[in-house]
Amino acid sequence: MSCETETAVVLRHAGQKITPQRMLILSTLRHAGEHVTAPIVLEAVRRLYPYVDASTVYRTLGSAAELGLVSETDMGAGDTQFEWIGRDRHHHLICRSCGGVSSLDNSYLDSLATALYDEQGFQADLGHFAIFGVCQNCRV
Amino acid sequence: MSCETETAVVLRHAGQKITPQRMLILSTLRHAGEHVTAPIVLEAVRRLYPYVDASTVYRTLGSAAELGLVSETDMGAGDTQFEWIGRDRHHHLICRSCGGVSSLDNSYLDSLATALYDEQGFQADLGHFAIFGVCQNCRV
DNA sequence: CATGTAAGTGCAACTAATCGCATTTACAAC
DNA sequence: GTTGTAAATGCGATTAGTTGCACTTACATG
Ligand SMILES: [Zn+2]
Ligand SMILES: [Zn+2]
Ligand SMILES: [Zn+2]
Ligand SMILES: [Zn+2]
Repeated sequence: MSCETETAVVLRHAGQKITPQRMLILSTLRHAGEHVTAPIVLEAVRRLYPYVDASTVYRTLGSAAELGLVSETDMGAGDTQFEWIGRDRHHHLICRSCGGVSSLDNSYLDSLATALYDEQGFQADLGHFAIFGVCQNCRV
Repeated sequence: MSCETETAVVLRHAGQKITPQRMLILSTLRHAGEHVTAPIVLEAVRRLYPYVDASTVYRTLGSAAELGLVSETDMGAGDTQFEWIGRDRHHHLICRSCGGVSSLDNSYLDSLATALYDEQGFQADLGHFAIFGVCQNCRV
């Protein structure tokens, strides 16, 4: 199954319509590297299909984030960063001193998810956190 | 020590200047309830001191967030929410189904902070997370 | 208290993001 | 295939947030 078909299955299963704009926006994000901004997605999409509106991009990315296909994270720069997620979750450690960004496996948050479920009855969706702090090199 | 004096001490200790704008902005946030937006802070500040610029509010809130005095969080509404934090940390559980927001004690994140420090050498600043998911009532 | 200077502010221009509404379109049902 | 309808899109207007730069001000130093 191609990745477009796979995405379409997820969308249809969530009761969303399969539109050319939506497929193009999500495909663009899927094949981009990590962490792109909405304006960059818009620009790429418009190269193939010029009359897509910015609001469509924001709405599509927002609803895909609710489905867990995509993450939507403030990484400390001015803009919100979007990233294709699919099934593999990860997070980031961001150093306030040197600005370095490293990835963190989702397993670090497993025990938190378990505690929230057991003690609060809350089924958490620990999508894609940006954890700020000071990295090993920058500590004195 | 009044809360203004206390804030001033923190600012000075961080090498920041004590300006009337900064004190007014932070005092406004401190005495607001939970979670206010930047435009609301701006409006309140301007009632007392009309010529404060929006960019000053954003810059002040942003730098106070880096000092840990203030949190800056996307709670799922359109706008970023700011909140006075000081020393007591907390987080929020937000239900994607009913929209309910509840508070979460910082102790839930203690073990994560410890693991990040011990295993990655990363001194995390687990300020004020918005954790999305489905609350107990909304689960089937 | 006068002076130097680095940080902070306001302004203006700009980009990012949201929202209401009229029109279009995917797709389910017949 | 035709039709009905709810969802999605585009557009325009508006709000939210950022940035560069000239000017101002807090405050350290003598
Ligand atoms: Zn990522
Ligand atoms: Zn670092
Ligand atoms: Zn809070
Ligand atoms: Zn709920």
